[in-house]
Amino acid sequence: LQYGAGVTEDFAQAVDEILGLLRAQGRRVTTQRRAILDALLAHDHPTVEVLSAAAPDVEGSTIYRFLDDLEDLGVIDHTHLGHGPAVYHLVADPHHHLACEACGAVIEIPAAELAALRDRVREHYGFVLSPRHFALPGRCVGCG
Amino acid sequence: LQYGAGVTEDFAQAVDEILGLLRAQGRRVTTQRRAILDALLAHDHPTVEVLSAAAPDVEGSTIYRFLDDLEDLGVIDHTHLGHGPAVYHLVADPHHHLACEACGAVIEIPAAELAALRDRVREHYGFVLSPRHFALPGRCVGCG
DNA sequence: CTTAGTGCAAAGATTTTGCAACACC
DNA sequence: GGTGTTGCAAAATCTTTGCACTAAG
Repeated sequence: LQYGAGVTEDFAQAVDEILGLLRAQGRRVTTQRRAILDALLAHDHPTVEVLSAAAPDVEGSTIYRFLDDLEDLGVIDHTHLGHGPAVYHLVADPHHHLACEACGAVIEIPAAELAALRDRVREHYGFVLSPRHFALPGRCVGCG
Repeated sequence: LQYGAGVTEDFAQAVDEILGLLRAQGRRVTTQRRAILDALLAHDHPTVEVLSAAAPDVEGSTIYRFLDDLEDLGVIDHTHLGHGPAVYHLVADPHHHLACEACGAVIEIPAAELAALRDRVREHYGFVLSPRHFALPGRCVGCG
């Protein structure tokens, strides 16, 4: 699976690919799930609130449940940027998040930036980092 | 301020030091605050729940409020280890946390381990990391 | 005796769950 | 039509807040 390669990628293809995954598992494709997927692919780091606004006819718990399903399928991940709600994004094109504690800005950095730390922590502590689950907090250039 | 230098440090001195800070600001020293401080210094990465159990006569919101005060004073920090409640610790002897997503184990690593990443992120993205606020999630050696 | 701090109760924010009704396959 | 899914309402979890009362200085 490779999504998000281009900036204005054709979402329809990615949606179909994910829907195909669902069908392959005997899961069902519903109006709500299409709407959630559309919203998910149309936004950058959507929260459930954003998805809910983008798919107003879908009840909140349905969104949470489907997002959980997508995580189980390995299609998406969620990340905690700060004290607020989690944000969701596609698993492909792995990256980390710098989250400004002052203005809320989110800066994406390539996964490679944490490679050295990951190797070191694995060697020294036997600990396998999966650091995408939490953002790295701090202050962006504008907030000093 | 330097606390936690030794493993079985005499807490009373640290408590008195912090109480002195409070008094110096015209703040008040109460039975509840003493109990919270004692609990805070006696535990490793206490949550509010742990502090509450250790200081059963202190109401929960009082604990939250006092912890906020201590953060404002720069005496403590809180860190989110995962999906659960925040944990609190003294600011001195800075360290980061590896939090096992499987078993909940918390491994402390020296702040120096993130120095290279911190420098790189500052240079390349103008972003000043304060990564103590969130733990680095992953899998500990036992949980593979 | 003045004002900071406390307890209580209630609300806020985010997420989860139970269950009857619904709709995809 | 059977079973996976949804909506609704309620609850769970963690934290914050309003307010009258208490107690530290």
